[in-house]
Amino acid sequence: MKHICKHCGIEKETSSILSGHSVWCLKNPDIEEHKKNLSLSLRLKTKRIIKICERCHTKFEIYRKIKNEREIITSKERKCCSRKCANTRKYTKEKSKTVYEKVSKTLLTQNISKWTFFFCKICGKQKKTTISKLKKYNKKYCSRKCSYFASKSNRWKHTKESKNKISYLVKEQFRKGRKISGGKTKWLEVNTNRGKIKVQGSYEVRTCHILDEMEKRKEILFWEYTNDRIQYLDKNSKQRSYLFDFKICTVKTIYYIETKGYVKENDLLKWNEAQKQGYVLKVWYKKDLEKQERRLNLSV
DNA sequence: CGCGAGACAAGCATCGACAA
DNA sequence: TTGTCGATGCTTGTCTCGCG
Repeated sequence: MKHICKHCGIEKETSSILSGHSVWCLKNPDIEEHKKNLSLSLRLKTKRIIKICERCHTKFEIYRKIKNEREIITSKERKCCSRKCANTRKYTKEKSKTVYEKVSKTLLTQNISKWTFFFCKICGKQKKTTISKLKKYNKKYCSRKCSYFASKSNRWKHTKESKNKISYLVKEQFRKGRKISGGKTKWLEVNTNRGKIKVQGSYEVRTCHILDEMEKRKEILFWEYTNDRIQYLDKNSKQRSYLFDFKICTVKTIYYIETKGYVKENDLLKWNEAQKQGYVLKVWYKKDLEKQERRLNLSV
């Protein structure tokens, strides 16, 4: 006996296979109704469970199957509320490394065309990269250094705005107490009453010795290589910082000493501004240093 | 001039997100 | 697990500043 489907006409081996087919036959006019009834009956055999997402800790629901009045918990049951959470990986450095190594190894052994090579246009060195990165960056150079050499002729320059920005920031740093470094004059280390300090040039070293001796003789209370500073306008009316050299405290007063080999136009502007602001400033030239050294019997 | 430090440009590694 | 893309931040190296 032949077992032929009444909806599509296809022949099946047995009557049970035919009955199974005809229920799900795409040409069966009752298939949608059947699907509806089936899902309803399946829902009756599941239990609504509220779970907490492993990643974001928010609540989400699943339907767990019931068999013989027991809940079936499979290893594939959802742990996360969404695909987004499920794909959020928080790898440690070690884990990232092992994943990366594994992927690289697989790709290389499978010879997948993701990887490619290009030659640096400057040093000619061959470098491995991915096709996507080659497309994305239009890679021509193997390193930042080679890229720089390539762009040397067309090198980037600071704009007027960026220059002003740097100028403003550097001035602010000096105004707020940034220390001086570098300079034409050599930095020298000198032993003083309060330990080793660094000063600029031999004039300042000599001033340290003089002030130490004055302190020993109690002519002054103490002195320091100061970080005190004032703001002044230079010859172009630009605001600048002026940093004093030495600060001296006596019983009666506080004053500053500036050592100078020669005077420049801006120096006069600084000193005038210091006096205007009420600071007592003494300038020691070479002859003043020699005079103090003779007076205090200091050998140079 | 020499220094320290921020601005800036561009390459690159890494990671999240997504899909299969 | 494998593959890809885009965003982001780090790195590298130079430019530029103001100070004495």
